[in-house]
Amino acid sequence: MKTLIVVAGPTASGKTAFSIEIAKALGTVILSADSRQFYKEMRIGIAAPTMEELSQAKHYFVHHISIEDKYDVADYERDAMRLLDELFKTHDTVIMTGGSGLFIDAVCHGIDFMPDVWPEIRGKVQQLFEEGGLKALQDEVQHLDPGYFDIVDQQNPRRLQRALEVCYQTGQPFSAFRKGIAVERSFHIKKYALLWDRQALIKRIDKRVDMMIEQGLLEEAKALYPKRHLNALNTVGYKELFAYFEGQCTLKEAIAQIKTHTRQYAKRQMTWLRKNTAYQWVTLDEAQKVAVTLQPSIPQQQESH
RNA sequence: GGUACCGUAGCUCAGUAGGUAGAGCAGAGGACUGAAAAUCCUCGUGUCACUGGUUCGAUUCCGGUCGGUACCA
Repeated sequence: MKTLIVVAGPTASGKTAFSIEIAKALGTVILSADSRQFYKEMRIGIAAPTMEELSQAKHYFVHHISIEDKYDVADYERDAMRLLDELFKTHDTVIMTGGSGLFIDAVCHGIDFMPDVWPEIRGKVQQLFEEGGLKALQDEVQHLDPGYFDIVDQQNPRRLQRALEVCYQTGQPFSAFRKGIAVERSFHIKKYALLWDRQALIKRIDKRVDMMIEQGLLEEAKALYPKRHLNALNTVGYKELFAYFEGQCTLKEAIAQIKTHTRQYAKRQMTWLRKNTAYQWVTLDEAQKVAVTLQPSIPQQQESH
């Protein structure tokens, strides 16, 4: 049976380098599951694999779309599953690595089908929020999908907006589409998460941010500044520099903010990974040892979902 | 040297017409099925600089000390 090896972990934990190492050892390829490395216009600020790293192992889903494109988890799941079907014809093992937990989960156990939402409908929901605030969204969801209203995070406009978009688009309650049933994949999945001591990870993050600045993050961000309203650019490392360009803070403050926000992002990633008990947490040293023993026929680990 | 203002949570500050205090940020924990590096939730006892005095009671009023800032010399 085929195996997908997932290498997850917080930002700056060394996923890229480690993945390349095992990809080389197993003679296989890497699927990126990083919602920002998808974009071809972004490099330095998202710590995308370098040219040299890309040349050491074949990577998929790195710089494959534009920040102008609409691309969501469902698109990613579809593309990744299609690709895995192909890859498993010639490979026993494939590696998936990245920090976007939702995207990894979509590939590992699927995501419910829901119809696409037209831009006009999204605009209409956005308008409702802008004019009526959170209250308007809450009232509308309570009215159109009371069952979902009971379980959503009612303070989170994003969740409410999403539900309304689907309601308006389909004329059915959002919850009618939320089956929440994990699909069985036809391949084994082995999940690893890179474990770091908090202080050590913070040091790595700070160092990496300083390096990004040295490598020209300012120039990259400056070039992207005109497109700052695109969602892809609502990203740590860019939004703080945009604020600096607009005179809202000094460069020094912007850099400090990038470090802080990156730490907070790492924390959120760990929260996400921790609740999924299928992950085996390993330090980089332990990961090296595990890599040596990896065989394509490792039995599947129990999923917690 | 003189005058004025300030000294309150890790940081920036608010406040108490005298009954021991609260926001933002940071930090910690968490949520999250199509914006996910996004979005959202929960968590605040700190010699209220120090020291005398007035008072039943002072972080709050008065004096002094120390530290900081500004202006005048």
